[in-house]
Amino acid sequence: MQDITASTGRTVAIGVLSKRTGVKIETIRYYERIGIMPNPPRTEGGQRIYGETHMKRLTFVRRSRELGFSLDDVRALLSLADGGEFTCGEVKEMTVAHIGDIRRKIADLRRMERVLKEMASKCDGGDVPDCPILETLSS
Amino acid sequence: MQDITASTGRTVAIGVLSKRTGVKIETIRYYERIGIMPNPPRTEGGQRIYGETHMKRLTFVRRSRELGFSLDDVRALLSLADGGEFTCGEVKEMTVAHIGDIRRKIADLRRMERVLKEMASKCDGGDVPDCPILETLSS
DNA sequence: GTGGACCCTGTAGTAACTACAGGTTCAAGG
DNA sequence: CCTTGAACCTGTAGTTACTACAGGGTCCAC
Repeated sequence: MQDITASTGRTVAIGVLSKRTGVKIETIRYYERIGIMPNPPRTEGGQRIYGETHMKRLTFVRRSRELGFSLDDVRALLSLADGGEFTCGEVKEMTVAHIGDIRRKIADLRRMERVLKEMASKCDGGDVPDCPILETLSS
Repeated sequence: MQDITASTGRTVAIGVLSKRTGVKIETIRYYERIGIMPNPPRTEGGQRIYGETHMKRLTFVRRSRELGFSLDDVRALLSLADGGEFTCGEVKEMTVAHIGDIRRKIADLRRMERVLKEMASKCDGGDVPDCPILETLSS
């Protein structure tokens, strides 16, 4: 109950939405431009007004992005969630494919790390003009 | 003679350089534009001519990129190597910093993988309209 | 001398934001 | 009611490291 404004505020401006979700203002507007967030209603003066549904959707987007889904993936996940007609299987398929991507990335990075570590270990870091790291990179 | 130039020739056209180094033609021209590769001499007709030094430099760039160095890093490494005045310590410092970056990336990806795996395991992938993955993403 | 492989420049597109510039609106204090 | 300053607006351009054309020109083997 400490966040009365957070749980009961009916409508908020973009700055508040930004702070609550941890998504920057520019990014929110960007999401709107590319169709990931809907066009919100506006005040008479033209400023955006957000409600609970916007909060939920933006949180979904942020969580998905944090887990490494691309915006195209997020779009797909959202339309599955929106549709009501989605099958759990499709969602799982995307997730499993994404896990595969991530594992490939990890494998790539570990390969890099291994080579770099080896290179660095050959180099004592002295003031000499003959560097085993540069030599390795040249070969 | 053309085939000989392909394997041991003194000067080559961009296509040959590309094939020997595994760097695409467009990328080579891009490297030139941003100053990572020098402006090569040209034929009368204006086509680029490359020699051994270009080959070496481009190989260096490719190896560095494969190890995940940014182009800015590559630029720095090249200028250290070019200078002759470099110290081994500077090179090692960059390498160690880069290893740190890579480890952070691996840690991030592993965190993602763990959460995704957990999400996926809660989902039997059936045809039901109630997906634990989407639920997790919303929270 | 010609055909086709190769090369040229310049521009625009990609992902996912981020950073302004230059202007408008809102709400609170006086 | 009026002012002020924070917050908001649109639109554009920059970031990384390429990649993909379009619409031409060059090279050289036959």
